[in-house]
Amino acid sequence: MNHLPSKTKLFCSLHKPISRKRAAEQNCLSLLQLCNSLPKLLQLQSHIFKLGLQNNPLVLTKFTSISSDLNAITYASSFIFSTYVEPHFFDVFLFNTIIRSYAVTSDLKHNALCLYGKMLSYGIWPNKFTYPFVLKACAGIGELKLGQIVHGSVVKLGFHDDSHVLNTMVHMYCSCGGGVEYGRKVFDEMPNWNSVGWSAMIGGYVRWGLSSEAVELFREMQVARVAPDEVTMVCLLSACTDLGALELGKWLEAYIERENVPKSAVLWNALIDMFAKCGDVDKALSLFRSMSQRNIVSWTSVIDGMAMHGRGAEAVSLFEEMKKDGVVPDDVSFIGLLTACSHSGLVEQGKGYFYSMTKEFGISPKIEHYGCMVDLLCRAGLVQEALDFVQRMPIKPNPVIWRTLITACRAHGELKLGEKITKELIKHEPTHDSNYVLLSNIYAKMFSWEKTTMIREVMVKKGMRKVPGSTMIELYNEIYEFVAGDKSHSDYKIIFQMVDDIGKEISRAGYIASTSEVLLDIDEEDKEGALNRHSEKLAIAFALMKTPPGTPIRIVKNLRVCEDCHSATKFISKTYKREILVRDRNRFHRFIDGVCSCKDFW
DNA sequence: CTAGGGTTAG
Repeated sequence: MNHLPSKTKLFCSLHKPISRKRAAEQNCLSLLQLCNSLPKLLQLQSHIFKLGLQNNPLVLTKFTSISSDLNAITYASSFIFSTYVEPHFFDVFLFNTIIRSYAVTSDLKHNALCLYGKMLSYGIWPNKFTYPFVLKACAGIGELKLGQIVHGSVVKLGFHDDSHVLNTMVHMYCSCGGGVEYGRKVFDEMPNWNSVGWSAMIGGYVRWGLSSEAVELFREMQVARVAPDEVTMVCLLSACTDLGALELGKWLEAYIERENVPKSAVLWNALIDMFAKCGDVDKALSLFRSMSQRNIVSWTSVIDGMAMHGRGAEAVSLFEEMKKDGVVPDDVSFIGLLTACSHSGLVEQGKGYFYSMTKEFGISPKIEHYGCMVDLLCRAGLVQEALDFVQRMPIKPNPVIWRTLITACRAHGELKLGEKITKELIKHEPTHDSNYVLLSNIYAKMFSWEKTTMIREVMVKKGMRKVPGSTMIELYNEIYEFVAGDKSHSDYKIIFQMVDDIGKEISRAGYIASTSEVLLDIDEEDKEGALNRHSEKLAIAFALMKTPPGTPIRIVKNLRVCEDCHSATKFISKTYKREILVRDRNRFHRFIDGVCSCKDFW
C-alpha cells in the first residue's frame, strides 16, 4: 500500500520532462511549418535553442526542409553542423534531407557531394533514398568521375536493382562525360524498365543532339509495350523541335489527347515550342491562347516563335500583353524580344527595350543581350554604329559578336573592315573553322581569288573542314537528310537532273546564280555546278518530285541559308507555285510567289 | 525522405 504513491511519483518524475519535451517539439514543428521567410526562420532558430531542441533530429530535419524551401539551405546546414556536434546524433534521414535540398538547388549541387562524403566519413551508411539525390547532383555538375565511384558503391551496397537508383544512374551518365554510351549500357542492363528509365535515356539522346536516335528508341519503347508518360512526351517533343519533324509532333499531340496524358505547363510549353519551331507558329499561338496557367516560359516560347517567323510586331505586342498580365519579364524573355526587333528591323524599339531592361526591371544585360543589339544594328546596315557599340560595351565581346559584325561587313560592303576584324579573330581563335570560311567569303566578295585559294589551303593544311550543310525534309512519315553533293540517295541521279531542270526553268524567269559563296564547299565540281548541289536545292527538288502540285514544302537546314539558295528558292516558289518554308539555323523563311518573309533581311 | 522534362544572341 505504501508503495503505490511513490510508484506514481516515480512514474511522473520519469515522464513529465519527456512529455514537456514532446510538447515543445510539437510546438516547434508546427511553428516551422508556418515559417515563410528567412527572418522568421532566424527567430525560430533562437527559439530552438531556448527550448534546448538543437539536438532534436525531428526538429532539425524539419528546419532543413523549410530552409530549403526558403533557399536558405546553406544557412541551415551550417547551423546544423555548428549545433549538432555529436556525430552519433546524425542519422541517414537528416543527411538525405540536406543532400536533397542541395541537389535540387542549381548552384549548390557541389555541396550535396561534399555532404555525401562527410556522411561516409562519419560512418553513416547511405540508403536507397540517398543515391538518387547524390546521382542527381553528379548529373547537375557533370561529375562523371565521382558518378562512377558512386556507381561502385551502389553495386557494393546492393542497390543496383532499385529502379529509382538505376534510372537516375542512366540520367547521370547521359548528363556527364562525352556521350550517352555509359548511360545506354546501364539502360540496356536494367532488369525492370519503366517509363522513367526510357525517358531518361530518350532525354539523354535529345540532350546530345541525337534526336533521330531518340525517336528510334521511342519506337523500341512501343515495341516493348511500355506506356510513355508526360515526361516521355516532353522529351520526344524536344526531339521533334530539333528535327523540325512537324508530322511526328502532330502525332504526339494526337497521342496526348487520345491517351489523356496529363498536360502540365511544361508539356504545354513543349508543344508550343515544337509547333513554333516546326513552322506552324499560328498553331503555337492558338495553343498558347487556350492555356489556362501560362508562365514566363510559355510567353517566351511564343514570343520567340513570332521572332523566328519575322513577325516582330506581334512579338512586341505579346511582350506588352505579358507585362499587363503581371508576368515579370526575365533575362531569357528579353533575348526573344530583342531578337524579334532585330529580325523585323525595329531598331528604335529594340534600343528602347534594351535600356528598359536595366532601368525598369533591374536585369543587367548578359553577353547574349549585347549580341542581340549588335545584330539589331548590323541587320539594319548600321555597321559603324554596331562597331561603336561593341567598343563601348562593358563586357568583353566574344567571338560570336565578332562573327556577327563580320557577316554584316560582308553583307553591307565594308569588306576592308571585315577583313581586319576577321584577321584579329583568327589570331585569337586559330582553330575555329568558321572564321576561315568567313575570311574566304570576304575575299570571294572582293574577287581576290588568290587569297581565297590561299585560305582554303591553310584550312586543308590544318586539317579543317567546313561543317557540311545538310537539309532535312519530312515526307510521308519519313525524315530524309541531304548533304551537299549527296549521292547516297538511291534516286540521286534523278534528283540531280531535277535540280538542273529547275535551274534552267528559273533562269528563264530571271534567276542569276551568285557564285561568291561557293568556294569552300566541294572540290571537283565547277562553281555553279557546286551551287546546284547545295543540300537545300536537293531537298526542294526531291519534294517537288514527290509531292502533288500546290502542296507547301517544309525543309530544315543546319546552317544559315546561303545567298544563292535564298534567291533561287524565291524563284522556285514563283515558277512552281509552291509555298516553301525553310527553317534556317537562325529563323524561318517563308517563300510565297517570289517573295521571302524575311524581306531579305537575314 | 527516392527517378526522367519546357524558353536562351549568330
